[in-house]
Amino acid sequence: MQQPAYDRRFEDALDSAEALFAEKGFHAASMRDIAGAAGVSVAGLYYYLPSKQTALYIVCNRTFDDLDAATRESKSIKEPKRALYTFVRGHLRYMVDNHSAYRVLLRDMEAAEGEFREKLRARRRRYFSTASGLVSRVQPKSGAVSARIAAGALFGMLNWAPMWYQSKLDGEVDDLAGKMVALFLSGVAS
Amino acid sequence: MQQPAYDRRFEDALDSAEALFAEKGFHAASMRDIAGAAGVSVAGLYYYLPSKQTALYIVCNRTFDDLDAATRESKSIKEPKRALYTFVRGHLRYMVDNHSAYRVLLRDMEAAEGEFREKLRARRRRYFSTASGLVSRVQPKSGAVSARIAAGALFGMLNWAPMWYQSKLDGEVDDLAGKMVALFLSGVAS
DNA sequence: TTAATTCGAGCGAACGTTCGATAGAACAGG
DNA sequence: CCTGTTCTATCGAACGTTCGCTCGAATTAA
Repeated sequence: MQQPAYDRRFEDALDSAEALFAEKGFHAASMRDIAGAAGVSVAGLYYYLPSKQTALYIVCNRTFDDLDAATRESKSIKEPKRALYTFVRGHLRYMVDNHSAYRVLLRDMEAAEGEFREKLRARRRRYFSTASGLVSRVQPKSGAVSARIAAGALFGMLNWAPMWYQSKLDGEVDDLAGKMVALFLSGVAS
Repeated sequence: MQQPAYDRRFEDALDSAEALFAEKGFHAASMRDIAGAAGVSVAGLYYYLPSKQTALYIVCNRTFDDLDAATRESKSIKEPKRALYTFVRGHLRYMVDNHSAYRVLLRDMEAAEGEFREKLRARRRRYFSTASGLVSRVQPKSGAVSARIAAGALFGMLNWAPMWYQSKLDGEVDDLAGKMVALFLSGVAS
C-alpha cells in the first residue's frame, strides 16, 4: 500500500499549483514554476498531473468540495435568518482561511476549457442556487428588491471581502458574518 | 496636421487591446491577437503601442478617467443620500455600458508591473476613498457596522453586478442603483 | 526481476519584441 | 511643374526566450 506516499505528493503538487495560480494567475504561472515549488522536475510533475488544465480543474473542484463542506451546516437549520447567517459565516470563514484557493476560483476558473469549464460552471451555479434559496427565505414577499437582485447583492458583499478584510481592523470573521447579514437584512441606517 | 488620423488609429489599437484583455485575460491575449483585431501587422501595432505593459496601463488609466467622469456629478450634491445614489448610478451605468473596460480593471489590473502597477493602485485607492467618503456621510455615527465594512460591502455589491445583471431580468440600471442604495440603507426586510 | 517513480534533455509552437526595407505623403529648391 | 529628399506609416521576417508537454533512460522500492 504505497498510496499514502503517492497521495501526499499528489496533494503537494495541487497545493503548489493552487498557490502559484493564486499568486500569478493561471496563464502567467508556468508548469516549471509549479514543479519548482513542489520540489520535483517538470517531467516528475507530469507523473502526477497530466496537464495544466487538469491541474486547474482539480484545484477548483477541490475548492468547491471544501466550500460545500464549510457551508453544509446551514442546510439543516430551519429558522431562515439563522440558516442564512450560518451559510454566510461558513463562506466567509473559508474565504479568509483559504485565500489562495478562493482567489483561483474567482479569477482563474474561467481559464478552464471545454468540459472542465462547463463542469465548473455547473458547480458554481449549484452553489449560487443554494445561497439564493437561503436568501429568498428571509425575504418578505412584497419586497422592493427581487430575489435575484438581493442574492446578487449578498454574493457581491461576500466575494469582495477578500479584497479588504483584515482581522486586525475588521474583527473576527464570525462577527463580520453577523454584521453582513444584519446589513443585508436591515441596512446601515437601521 | 495628421494627428487626427494618428489618434484614431491609436484609439483603435487601445480598443482592440481592451476587448481582447477582457475576453481572454491579459496574459492569454497576445500582441498578435490585438494586431489582428486592430487590422494591422504586429510591427505596425508597435508603432502605436511601445509594449504590452504600456497598453494595459493606458487601457486601465483611460477606464479610471471615464469612471471619474461618470461619477463626477455626485461630488456637487450636498444631500448625502442623493449624493450616494448619484455615485452608485454613475458607477453602475459605466460598468454596464463598458463591460470590457471594467472587466480589465477588475481582473487584469494586477498584471501591471513596476511603476504601472503602483500608479494604477494609487488611482484605485483614490477612487475607493471617494466612495468611502460618500458612504460615511449617510451612516449614523452609532451604527453597528464600521464605515470600513460598510464601504467594502457596498463596493462588493456594485462590482459583482456585472456577473449577474441583465437589463431584461433586472430592470434599468438607474432602478438598480436605487434598489441597491435602498438595500444598503435599509436592507431587504425593510 | 518487476513495477513505481523520477529526471535531463529536448520537441514544436507561441510568446513579446525588433530590424531593415518599402511605399506614399510632404516639402524643398530650381 | 518637376525632382530629389525627408518623414510618416506600415510590414515581412526573424530574434531569443519561454511555453506546455513528452520521451527514453536511470533510479528506487518490492
